Amino acid sequence: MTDEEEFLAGYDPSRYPAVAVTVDVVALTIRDGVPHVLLVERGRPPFQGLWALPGGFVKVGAEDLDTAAARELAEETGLETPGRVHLEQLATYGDPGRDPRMPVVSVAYLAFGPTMADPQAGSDASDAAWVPVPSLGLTASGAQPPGATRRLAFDHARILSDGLERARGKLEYTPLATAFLPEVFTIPELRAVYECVWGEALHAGNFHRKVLSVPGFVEGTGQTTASGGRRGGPRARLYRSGDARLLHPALLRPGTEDGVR
Amino acid sequence: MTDEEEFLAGYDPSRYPAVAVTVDVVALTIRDGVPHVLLVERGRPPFQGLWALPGGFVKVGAEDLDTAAARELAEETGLETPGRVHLEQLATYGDPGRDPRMPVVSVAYLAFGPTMADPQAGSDASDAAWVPVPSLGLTASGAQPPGATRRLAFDHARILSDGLERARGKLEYTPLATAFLPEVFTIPELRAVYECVWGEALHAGNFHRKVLSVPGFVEGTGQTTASGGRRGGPRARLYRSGDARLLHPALLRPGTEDGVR
DNA sequence: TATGTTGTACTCATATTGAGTTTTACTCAT
DNA sequence: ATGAGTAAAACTCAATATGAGTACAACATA
Repeated sequence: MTDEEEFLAGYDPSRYPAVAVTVDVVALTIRDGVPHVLLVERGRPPFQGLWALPGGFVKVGAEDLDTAAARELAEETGLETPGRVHLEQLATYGDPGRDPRMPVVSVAYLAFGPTMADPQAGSDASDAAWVPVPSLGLTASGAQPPGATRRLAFDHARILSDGLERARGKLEYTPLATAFLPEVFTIPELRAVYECVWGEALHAGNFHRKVLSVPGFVEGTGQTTASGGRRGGPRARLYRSGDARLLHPALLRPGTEDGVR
Repeated sequence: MTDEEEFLAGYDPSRYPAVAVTVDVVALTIRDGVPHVLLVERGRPPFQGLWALPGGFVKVGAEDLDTAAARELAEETGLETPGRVHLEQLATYGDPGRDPRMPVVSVAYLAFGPTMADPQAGSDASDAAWVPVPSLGLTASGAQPPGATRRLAFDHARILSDGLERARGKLEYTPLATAFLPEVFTIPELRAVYECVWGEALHAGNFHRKVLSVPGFVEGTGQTTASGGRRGGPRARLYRSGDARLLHPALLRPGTEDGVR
C-alpha cells in the first residue's frame, strides 16, 4: 500500500463541516431595446416571495460547474443552453451569512442569449420571468433601493450588478454582442445591442465602419432584409458572426474616458 | 414564529453530502526580469513531493473568500498581504475528481507583489519557494510536459496558466503593473515589468510617451535615481502609482493583432 | 579620457478616431 | 401616385494615436 492509498483509506469526509456549493446564473437578453434578466420568484423560505437568480445546488464530484449551471438554467426555467446561449463563469461569492440556512459558496455564471420565449416556472420557483433590468433600480455599487417593486433575495443584487459590468466590458473586446442576436443580423441591430448594454447612443457611421474593419467580427451573407426599416430607409445587409474570439482592435466605449479613477 | 424561522428550525445541514471549499493562490512576482510563482512542496498525500499553489480549506460561514485567500497566503508562506500585494479573485474550479480525497471546489486567487524575501515553509508544506515560471514549461493550453523538473499537483498547472493569462490582460487596461514594483519606480523599470509579463520587447520611447500620456497612471515625485544605470546612462526620474483604476486609452500589447481566432 | 549605454525628447509617416455630409432606398400618410 | 420623412451605407476631413526611427546629454566603465 502506498502512502497515498493509506491516506485515502483513513480519510473520513464526514469530519468536515457542512458546506453547500450552489450555482447562480445571471441570464441576460434584450427585449424591445431594454436589457432583461431571468429571475424566479422564490416559492419557499428563506426570502419567500422575493425574486432571485435561477440556481441551485451543485452535485460536486458528479458534475462540473459549467454543467451544473447549464442544468440549473434548464431545470428552473425550461430554457435549453445548447442553442445559441453563451455561458461563462462570472465570480464566486462566499461571504458569511449570505444564506441564513447554512454556509453557502455560490459560483455565479453569466449567460447571454437572443430574445427567447417566456420561461416556465420550475421546481422551487412559484414564477419565472424575464425582468427589465432598469425596473430593479440597481445602483452602481450593486445595492437596491428600499422602494423597488421587485426585491432581490440573498446578495443577488450585487451578483447581477457584477454580471452587468462584466457584460459591458465583454462587448468591448469580444464579439459576444452577437450572442444577443439571432444567427443572422444587421449592423444596426448589432449597434442596438451595444447601445442598450452600454446605455449610450453610438455614432451609426463610425460603428458601421469599425465593425466591418475588425477582422473576423462579422461576415456577410450576401443577403439583405426583406424590407426596409419600420419607419423607412433602405434594406439592411445581413451578416452572421465571424470566427474571431477577440476583437482587435477593441471597440472601446466612449464614456469611460477618465471615468473610473 | 414566521415561516422563515420555522424553516430554519427544521433545517438539517448534515443531510448534505460532504464537500470541501478551498482557496488556491497564484502569487506572482518578478525576480531578475523573470516571472516567478510561489509554490509549496506537498509534505503529505495526495501528490506528496509534487509542487502546488499555496492554499487550503476555507472556513465557510466564518470568513469571506478574500480573507481566506490572504490568510492562506500568510499561513503557508509567512508573507503578509496588507502591504503592497494586490489580491483578486481569479476563477473557481470544481471538476469531478480534481482531488482524489473528496469532492472539492477551489476558488483561485491571483496575487501580484514586488520582489519579496524567500518564503518560510508552513504547516502542510515541506518547502516553499518562488519558482521561475519558465522552468515549469507550461504549454499554452495549461498542460505540463511529462519531463518537467517540478511537476504541479492537482489541476494547478491549468490554474497557473489561467492566472498568467489574466495577468497579461490586466496589464493592458489597468495600472496593476505597478504592483510588481516598489512604491517608487522609474519608467524603464515599469517597462521591464511589461516586457517580462508579455514576453516581448517594447519600444522604449513609445512606451515612455504612452505611460506619461495616460491620465492617472503614474505621477512624478520630482526625484531621480541616485545614480545612472548599471551600464551607464543618465539618472532616471522617479514616479509613483497614480489614482487611475483603469487605463484610458489602454496599452495594447503588440503581438495579439489577429492572434486568437 | 575614450567608449559604450541609456533615459528622455524629438520627428515623421501612417493608422485610427470622432463628427459631419451625401446618396440612395425604403415606408407611410396624404 | 406623390411627397415627406427616415435610415443604411458610403464618403469626407480634421484631430489624435501609433510605430519606427533619430538626437542628445548624462552617466558608468575601462
